[in-house]
Amino acid sequence: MGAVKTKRMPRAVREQQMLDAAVRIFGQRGYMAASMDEIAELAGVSKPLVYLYLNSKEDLFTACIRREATALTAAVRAGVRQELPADRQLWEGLRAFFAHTAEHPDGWSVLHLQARTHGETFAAEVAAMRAELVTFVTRLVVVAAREAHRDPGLPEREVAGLAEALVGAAESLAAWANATPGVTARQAAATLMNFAWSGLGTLMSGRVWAPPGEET
Amino acid sequence: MGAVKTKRMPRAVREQQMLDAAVRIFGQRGYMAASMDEIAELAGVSKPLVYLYLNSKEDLFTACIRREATALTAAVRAGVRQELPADRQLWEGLRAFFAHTAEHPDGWSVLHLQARTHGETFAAEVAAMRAELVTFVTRLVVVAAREAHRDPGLPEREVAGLAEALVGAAESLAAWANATPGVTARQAAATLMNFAWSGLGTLMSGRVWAPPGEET
Amino acid sequence: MGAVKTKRMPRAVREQQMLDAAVRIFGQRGYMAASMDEIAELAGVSKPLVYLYLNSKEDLFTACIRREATALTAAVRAGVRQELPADRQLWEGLRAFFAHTAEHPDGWSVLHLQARTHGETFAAEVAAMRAELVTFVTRLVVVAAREAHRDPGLPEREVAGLAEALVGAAESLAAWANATPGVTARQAAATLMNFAWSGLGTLMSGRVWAPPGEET
Amino acid sequence: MGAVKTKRMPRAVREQQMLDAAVRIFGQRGYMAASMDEIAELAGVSKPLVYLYLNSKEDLFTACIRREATALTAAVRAGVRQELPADRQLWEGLRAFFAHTAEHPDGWSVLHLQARTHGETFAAEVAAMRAELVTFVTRLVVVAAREAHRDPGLPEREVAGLAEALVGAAESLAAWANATPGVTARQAAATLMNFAWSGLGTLMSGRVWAPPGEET
DNA sequence: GATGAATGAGAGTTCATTCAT
DNA sequence: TATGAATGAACTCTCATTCAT
Repeated sequence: MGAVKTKRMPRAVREQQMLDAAVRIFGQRGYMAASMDEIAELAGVSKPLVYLYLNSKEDLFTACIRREATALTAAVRAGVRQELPADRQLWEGLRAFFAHTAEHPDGWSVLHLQARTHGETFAAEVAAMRAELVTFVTRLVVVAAREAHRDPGLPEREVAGLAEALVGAAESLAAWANATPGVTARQAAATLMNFAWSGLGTLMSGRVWAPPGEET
Repeated sequence: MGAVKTKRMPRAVREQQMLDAAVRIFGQRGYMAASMDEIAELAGVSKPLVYLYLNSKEDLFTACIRREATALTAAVRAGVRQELPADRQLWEGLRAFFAHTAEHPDGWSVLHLQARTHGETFAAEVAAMRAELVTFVTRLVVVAAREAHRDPGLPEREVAGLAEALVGAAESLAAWANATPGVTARQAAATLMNFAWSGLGTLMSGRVWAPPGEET
Repeated sequence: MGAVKTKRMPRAVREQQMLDAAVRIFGQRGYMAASMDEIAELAGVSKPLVYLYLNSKEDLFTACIRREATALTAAVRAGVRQELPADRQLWEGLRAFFAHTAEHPDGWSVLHLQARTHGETFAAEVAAMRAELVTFVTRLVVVAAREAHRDPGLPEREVAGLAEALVGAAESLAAWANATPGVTARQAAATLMNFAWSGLGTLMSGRVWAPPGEET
Repeated sequence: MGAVKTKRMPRAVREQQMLDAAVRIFGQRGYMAASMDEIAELAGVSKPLVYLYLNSKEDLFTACIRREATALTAAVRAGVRQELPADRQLWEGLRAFFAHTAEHPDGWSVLHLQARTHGETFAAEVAAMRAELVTFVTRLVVVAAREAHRDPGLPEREVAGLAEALVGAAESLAAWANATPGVTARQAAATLMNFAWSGLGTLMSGRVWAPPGEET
């Protein structure tokens, strides 16, 4: 286990090795339970070198979050072809999302589980990525309405809420798919697409479920 | 800060105080970062007493999970009136769920975030609760289908996936509602209900969104 | 396990129950590893009562040592009939000694092993018992010589040394016999008697092994 | 008190310092009463370093046992010249044994007292050493018998019992010699040799002391 | 005569972090 | 560029001991 011990590598390479190791350990053990010893060993370097390059456990974790968040948003962006209709774009985005999280389960664990359980600082790092995904979905909903030559029929804030819900559902499903043997990324994407698009479609067609008026 | 230091309480009372403190600390710091010292102090007792009554950090955490899980499922069940139609039951269940988690944020943090990031044992405890909630939702779907004289036609795993999605969406919306001025938890619940019910309704009516056949 | 929980016993009886429990626990676990909790539980009383009657762990251990030491010397004394010849007296003494240590292995463990590994105070308690046994053996050797109408032919100090050796050998053998399955007390006594008496006999007949004169 | 605090020593050296300190503390206080803090301080290092090098208290104790056992058997073996007759070899072995244990009282305490009072694991470590010494003595007896053109005729278990007796006698004598003014360790050794050799000699000549047949 | 409730003090162990080279 | 040597601080857990009834 662990990288082969090769000496005198350029800094950039070494740093990536360390981040690889760190993401794996952090993703599997969590921030607190992860030990710098284990990370250094898995990276095939000595502990002082990790500190030399990445300063502290906190900085190392932050670097992991940033790298994984960037990679994830890039993957989603790369998976979408903007010339297609909105539902296809959403489908492709979801597929790219689930494919990436399935291929990088530790990275996703870092982003979705570990970073949210240890203080505001780390959570804020993830929030930026989240915001980007929400914006992407929101745009799609608006585009879909325009394609149907119709106003979405929903106030702007409701659209934002729906986008939040969708992203949250996707995040949860990704973790579930990774943890449940036999569930492929594609199946998870289909389940969500089905649910989300049907729900959105119904909503946009004007059939809104009305909450009862009583108060409690 | 902390409970008032009252001496010589009967065991049952002290245990609840300890669990209160533990849920708070575990919910905010996470399992690993929480220290028994801090929990004991917040509970207003000495550390040995915590160990005398609750055995170990692990057992204490398990006790927290169990108590909070029981409380949550009880709240949801209590919020639902079975004589109502299925959509109203789901609405009430969601409202009870949102209300309870909003009033017990630390408990919810324990169940949803902390217990899932530290070992199979804890995750299994939560899984039991989740299974109960999923059963509740599933029953509603079946009832709804019966009311519409139709078979729901959803395989078991699909239901589990939808439950994951729903919980993820709910969380997401709750956080968003808290963070966005002018959006109440009730409105967030309505948005989710809208989304979920429309989605489920469409699925049950057989109108399934078809993923394109191409491979990438 | 443990005594049946009977309430309101006279003090003397309760004390013996506590000592019984303490000897067992101390003998098996050692002084440090024994816990007052375990002792109290085995005695069938609450911990405060142990403290009320026996003051402290140290005092409790001392009481154990005293009781067991007294019982052992009494047993040896009771086993010997002074009207018999010296070799028979030694044999009977050894048999009584090995029989008692075999029947009270925990008591013997307390005296021979545990009391010697924790500070001068406890060791001193055992020393008194030891002195008594040494005196007994010494007297026998002198008597044996007188019976043979001969001066032992050994200086007084040599006799004292031999007695020390014999007692040490007996102590060691007793522990060994208790720890070795299949070795009876009688066999151990015979082995030692054989060895000791033959050795002593040879010595008294004047055939002394001469240490070489060289110095190193 | 304690070793002079020298920094940055090679690992092997530090390990020996730690073992030195550990043998001293374990020998004087016993396994349970010894604290890792005290050992570390006496060794002139911090506690974590002790754990880094020796893993745990248990491993540290085992390492002590092994080192001291090896040293003792080596000392005995080194003290014996095989070309001499058996009685001289035994004498030399005893002297080496006495000399070594007198010079390393803490080591001897670890081997003889402390290791036997705490669990099977430690006792087994000592048993190996003891077996080696017993083998040595046994060989001498066999050699002596061959020199006398006779079969020793002692069953294996009898030999083990005699070895126990011998060690117990030796200890006893050593302690007595230390406590009695005017008695040197060498004289004590001679007394023991006398006792042991005469006893063995008599036994081998077939003159066995017969225990009386009565039962009690 | 007897105990449920409670704790100060200290144990073994681990970890993020740094120094000296 | 890279590391073997080293530690302060904190953690979980246990224990002998006492108080209030």
